[in-house]
Amino acid sequence: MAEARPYHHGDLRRALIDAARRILEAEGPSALSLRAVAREAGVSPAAPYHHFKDKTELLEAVAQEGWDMLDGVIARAKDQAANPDQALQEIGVGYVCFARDNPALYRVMYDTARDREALPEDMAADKDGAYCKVRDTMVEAGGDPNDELDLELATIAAWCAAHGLAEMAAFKQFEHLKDACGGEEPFLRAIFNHMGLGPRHLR
Amino acid sequence: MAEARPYHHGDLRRALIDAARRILEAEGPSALSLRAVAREAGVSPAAPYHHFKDKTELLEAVAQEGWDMLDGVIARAKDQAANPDQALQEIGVGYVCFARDNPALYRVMYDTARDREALPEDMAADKDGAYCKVRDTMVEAGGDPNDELDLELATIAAWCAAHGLAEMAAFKQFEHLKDACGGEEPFLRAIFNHMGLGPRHLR
DNA sequence: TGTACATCAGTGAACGCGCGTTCACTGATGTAC
DNA sequence: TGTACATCAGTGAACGCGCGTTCACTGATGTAC
Repeated sequence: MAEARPYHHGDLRRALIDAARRILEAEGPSALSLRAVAREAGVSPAAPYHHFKDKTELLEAVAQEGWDMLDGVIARAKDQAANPDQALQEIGVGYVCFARDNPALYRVMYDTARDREALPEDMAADKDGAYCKVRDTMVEAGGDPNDELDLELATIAAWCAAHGLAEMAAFKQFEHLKDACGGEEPFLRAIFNHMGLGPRHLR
Repeated sequence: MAEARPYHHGDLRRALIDAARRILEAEGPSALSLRAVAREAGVSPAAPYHHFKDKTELLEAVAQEGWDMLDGVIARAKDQAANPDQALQEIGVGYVCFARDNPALYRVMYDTARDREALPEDMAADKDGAYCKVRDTMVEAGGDPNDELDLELATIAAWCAAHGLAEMAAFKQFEHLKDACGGEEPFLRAIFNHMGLGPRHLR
């Protein structure tokens, strides 16, 4: 499990992030204290301070890992889609499923982002990042590559749509609708269709 | 300020909820402890227990007040719109502006909902509530009143869209886009247009 | 190869803090006669 | 109208708790000679 760094103990930094994720998914964000992470990793409460300046820095590392995972999910969704319109919907479904499968991590990702009032490291600048993948897909689906403003707006609209759905999908209220649609994924697709994301999309 | 109940002291229940809202908007959700609320209201830490079973019950009362305010915002937005398509967009803009103006309250509303895994008291059942207002507007805008499933999905899609945008609009990253659109409201309208909510909407 | 030393990851005890909640109480209000 | 009593909203001290962080320390690793 540990990587290359056999310093003193194994790779405690890695172990701490893993421990944080375990706590997060088992007990939720409110249980994520520095002390709990140290306990879960089997070290003293002071040990984490050799790897992270403070609690915030640990949380940010955890969140960053979440964003990296989400990048991967979106890249795979895009690659597997048959055409650009479908890709937009597949990305959306992948996004929501990521949030469903990692609800506490997803929450920490946006919580730390909100504390900084900015999404991680200028998403638009990371050419391989999820944001750019969505924007590229918008162009492929017929968006005007020269109308940069419109392109940004369309990308943000899609992102907001997926985020809103990701947060809502957790509510029990919608269970009967999921059943009526024939499962969760068909439900998600139906909602995305209503938002103009899917086969025969474009504005 | 106090209402009819001149019991022992004034209307402490009311005063506690007001105090909670003041703390919320001044210092954010993380500062909202029972003790802080009592302090802000000028009573001892034990006093709130005569009006709320525990901290959760106070939070739920605060959240409920938020939902009531949001109901009002949406009702007004709908009433003032010239036609149903425009109403959908006005409701969306009103929703996002409510979240922008009451960010911490908005957060508490969804946090307490998430803890129960359900939005407040079956929104769909409250005929005067915001959810039904949106669904009615969907019908007025040309939705098929007999296709109940589709109607629910369209309403949820709109709700998710607004929620997603409400959460995103807080990020600094989008400031330059707001400027490019000529202000925050035009920016919101542009996004809603991309989501199919606005003049010439319908599915 | 062996010894002296610097480095630094991890320890464990302690700090001060604010929290939610409980408890026996006090004292003003409202009610019965 | 006056007195005795029940009610109950508010007090203030105390409980036990887990938190983030600091501190002087220890002891294994890696490096210089």
